[in-house]
Amino acid sequence: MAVQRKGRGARAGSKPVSLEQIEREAVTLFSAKTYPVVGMRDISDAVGLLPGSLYAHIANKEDLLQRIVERGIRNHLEGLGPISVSDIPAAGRLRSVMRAYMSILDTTLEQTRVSFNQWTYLSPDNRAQIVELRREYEQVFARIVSDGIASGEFPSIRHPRVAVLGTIGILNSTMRWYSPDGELTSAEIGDELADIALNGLQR
Amino acid sequence: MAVQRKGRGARAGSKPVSLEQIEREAVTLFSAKTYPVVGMRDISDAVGLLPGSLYAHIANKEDLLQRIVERGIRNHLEGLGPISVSDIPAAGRLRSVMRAYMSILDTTLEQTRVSFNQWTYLSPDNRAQIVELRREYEQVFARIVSDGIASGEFPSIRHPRVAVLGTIGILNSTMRWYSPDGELTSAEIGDELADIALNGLQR
DNA sequence: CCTACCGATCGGTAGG
DNA sequence: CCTACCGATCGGTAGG
Repeated sequence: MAVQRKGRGARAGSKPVSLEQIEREAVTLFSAKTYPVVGMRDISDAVGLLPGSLYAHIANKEDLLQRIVERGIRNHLEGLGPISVSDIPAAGRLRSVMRAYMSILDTTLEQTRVSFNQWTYLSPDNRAQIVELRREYEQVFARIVSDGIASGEFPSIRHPRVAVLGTIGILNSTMRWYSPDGELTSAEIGDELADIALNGLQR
Repeated sequence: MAVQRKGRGARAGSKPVSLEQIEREAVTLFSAKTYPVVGMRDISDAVGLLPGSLYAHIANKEDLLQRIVERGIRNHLEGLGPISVSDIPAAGRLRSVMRAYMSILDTTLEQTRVSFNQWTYLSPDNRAQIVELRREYEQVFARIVSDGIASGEFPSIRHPRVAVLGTIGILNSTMRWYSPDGELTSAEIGDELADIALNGLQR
């Protein structure tokens, strides 16, 4: 008896759990409830293990967050980085980067939410690595903006850093309300936001 | 002996603590560390009480968050609402609202951070009240955008809701990096962001 | 507003 | 990967 007790543990016959599975469930839970509110027992339940068994796969809870955040930022960095250094005019690069952002968001919504919002829960050592990645990420946009200023494409910018952070900010704000099965596609949203950023509401 | 023990409690001679003081310290702590990570002992330490004594002033931890979030949103609502229904053209109203937002942010930075980001920790009943306030807040921007579309001032908007959420998003993103004693004033940032939103980077 | 305390839950571990 | 368990900390309360 007590063969199954509430779905906890008791994984008779099922294949061994992989680290990737644990990370996937953790992403979902962190995204929905935030890192400090998610217990190791929530994760082990979702994966079908007993709490202590998680430690056969990971070092500790924070290690799990670190992996998730790092991969999440790298996804965006690898998607946007190449575009930002391409040969076309800055305005075109910005539009392309904004579209690409929305496309990546579409396929990695939960991980993006965790990666961009919850790195603050990391302890100093781990956080330092993430801060460096975030710097690189900001550079993607900073390069386009400064190129556009130099080429005369963006003549109205008085404070480049505000333009950079504003552009990143308007993109990041979408992860609060975007849904892959909402009324608008990520491409439509990306284009609309690019229009606003480049031409403004008054056109 | 044990007259003071680490500053906890032992408030010999000091005036009684007020609810407002508790809320102020809680805002600072929630803003810096997030609601679930802040313990009642952190708050009682900051205020100079013993943990249990807090319950002479508040019903429970969540009640404290609820008060803070509600007041924080109302601050913005009362500041922006009147502007949004004024008589001037939509473009001018948008600029004015964006400036006002930055000005309110300047004086209520920590509370804004808590109010706009941490209402998600409220239980369903409390959260429902906040969601209603957030709806009103979104309406402030939705009205300006739809007026501007109707008047022909904002001819390029294909998806009004994206324009509304994008505008709110670019403003809210500033609370992640704005500092009252940074290089740029809130007025400078507000103007720069209004220029981008209205005219775009390409002007 | 303090004293003294409580049940629940947390992340994590030893030993197999 | 489970069994069995641990110390620490959490929000909150009774009684004054």
